[in-house]
Amino acid sequence: MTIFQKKVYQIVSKIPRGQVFSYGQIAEKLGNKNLARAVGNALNKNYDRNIPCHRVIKSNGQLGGFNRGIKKKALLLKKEGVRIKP
DNA sequence: CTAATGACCATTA
DNA sequence: ATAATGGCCATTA
Repeated sequence: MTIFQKKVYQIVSKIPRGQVFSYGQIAEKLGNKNLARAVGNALNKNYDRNIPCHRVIKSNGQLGGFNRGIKKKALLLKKEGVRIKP
């Protein structure tokens, strides 16, 4: 567990229900927009189910690679209002 | 230390 | 619309 991961973990776990953030947004919150890649990497390594990784999407609105079984959750999110590619 | 990888992003063709 | 390219960052080998 690294500092960067902790930050990502914190931010991602603070994502409100029905709200989604893109890696770029999280990276921006971290201070640098370019951290998007590292953010994804952190989540990948972290592999925590306590954090709603499914609420983290790409900047173009598409779901990321967190397709581990969150399909239903992703669908639920969609119902919430997370429209993909309007 | 260097090099390589990745759940990315924006630009360009 | 898709495909390819360059760029940045953190982690790992």
